[in-house]
Amino acid sequence: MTVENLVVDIDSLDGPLGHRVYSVLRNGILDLTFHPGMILRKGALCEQLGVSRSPVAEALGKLSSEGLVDIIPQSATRVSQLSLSELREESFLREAVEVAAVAKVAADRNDDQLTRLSRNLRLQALLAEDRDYQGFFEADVDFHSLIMEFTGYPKVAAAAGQLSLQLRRARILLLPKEGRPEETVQEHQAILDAIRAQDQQAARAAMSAHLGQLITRLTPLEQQHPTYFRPS
Amino acid sequence: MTVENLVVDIDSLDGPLGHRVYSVLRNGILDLTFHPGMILRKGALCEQLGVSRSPVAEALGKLSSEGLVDIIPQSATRVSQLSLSELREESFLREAVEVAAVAKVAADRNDDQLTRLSRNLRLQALLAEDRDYQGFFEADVDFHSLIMEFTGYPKVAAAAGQLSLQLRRARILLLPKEGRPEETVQEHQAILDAIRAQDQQAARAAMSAHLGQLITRLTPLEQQHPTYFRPS
DNA sequence: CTCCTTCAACTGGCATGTTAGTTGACAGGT
DNA sequence: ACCTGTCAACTAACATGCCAGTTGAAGGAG
Repeated sequence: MTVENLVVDIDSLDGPLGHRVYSVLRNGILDLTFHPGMILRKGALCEQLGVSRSPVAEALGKLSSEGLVDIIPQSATRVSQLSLSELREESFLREAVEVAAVAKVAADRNDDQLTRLSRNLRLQALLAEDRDYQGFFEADVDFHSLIMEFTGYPKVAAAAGQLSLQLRRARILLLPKEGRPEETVQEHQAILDAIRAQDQQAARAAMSAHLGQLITRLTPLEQQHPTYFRPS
Repeated sequence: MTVENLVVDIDSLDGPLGHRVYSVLRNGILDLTFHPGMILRKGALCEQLGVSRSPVAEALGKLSSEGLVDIIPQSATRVSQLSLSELREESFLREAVEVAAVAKVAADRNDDQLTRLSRNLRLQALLAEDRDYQGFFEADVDFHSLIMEFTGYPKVAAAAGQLSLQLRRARILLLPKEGRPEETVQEHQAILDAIRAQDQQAARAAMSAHLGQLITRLTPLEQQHPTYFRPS
């Protein structure tokens, strides 16, 4: 395992050094370049990133408070492992926030918002047809972000993302065999229809049903990637 | 302004020094000992707490990522100010989570949980009668914490607290003139009744109505404490 | 009197030396 | 062969020195 590729990134960003290190590590953890359970050696990170221990320590501290790394006092720092119970909690929280968001958007939506959602949905259909799973994944994320953005509460999307960091890592694991983009598009379509009809109840129900799919598909992962999960 | 009183606290806690400093500062900010907008001088904090700059910097970094302090690079660190728009966002998020929680609890509740909620509610009635606003405030917080605890998701209560840190500070401002504990008790009673009846819709509605009260009572604060609010 | 320039003092950010605690392996005894 | 006590190497945590950017006040020009 090497992180030589990250050395390039480090000075292509701006802002305080500590924050750049934080971003690099965070991205690496979220896209599983640093896999769950991996031990992070401060000394090695300093050397490979070409910075001193202060910004690295600061970055690891923030990641720890986000739950992305576990710091064992005086001993070691490791990328936090996944756990089904934690994924279920995050799923619950994410559903709570997104259901509330879609209800508000259904009540307040304007034509421009409908247009942007509709455009994103057509893009999803195209990507699904082309079997471009990576692109589809991003369009999917965008769809949900758009809805939260349309609440008029700028921090809501960020908060929802913060609440479901583990979920985001777990989703990467089932990316290759996505396999059900068509169903996803239909579920998204149902959500958009409810928003267009300004039917709050239907919007809640559609979003809830859609998000409920994820946790069932996540359950088998614990067997498929046992080393990525916290021993229970 | 002095923080001499905190010097006693610092070694009465345990764990890493950085985390102790973090706790002390966090508590001070949340109970408005450090009022919104106040400038925090790293050097002064180090001297008064009797520690070096490393743990203080670490603590301020975490507080910054929580939004409790604003760090102006190369210049100053200040306790973050309140803003009505931010309070509205947090109110929205808090309502989303607590409404989802109460619906789940209404579905799953057992007798022991009903007993504990009922006991807390009787305590609230007593404290309201005695005009013990401080005690009532704590019982109120406990009531909501109990519901979130009963979801079976241990992190939900913590997440909800994390999402509404500004809200928590703002509530302190209207503590002295609480004035409506009786209405609050009745709203709590309605929530408990819905939980007992396992009526999810009623539970959602009761919780939503209850939490909706807060933001209207918060609105006048911007005039009453202009220095605590971000200039808009 | 007002505005601009300059400079000194202060701040946060970073690097690095030092300390204390944990861990795992090795050696010695059972 | 196995258990146990000891020790060496490693880690995170802390202290401190240094630097660069910001700010605000003082002084000079208009």
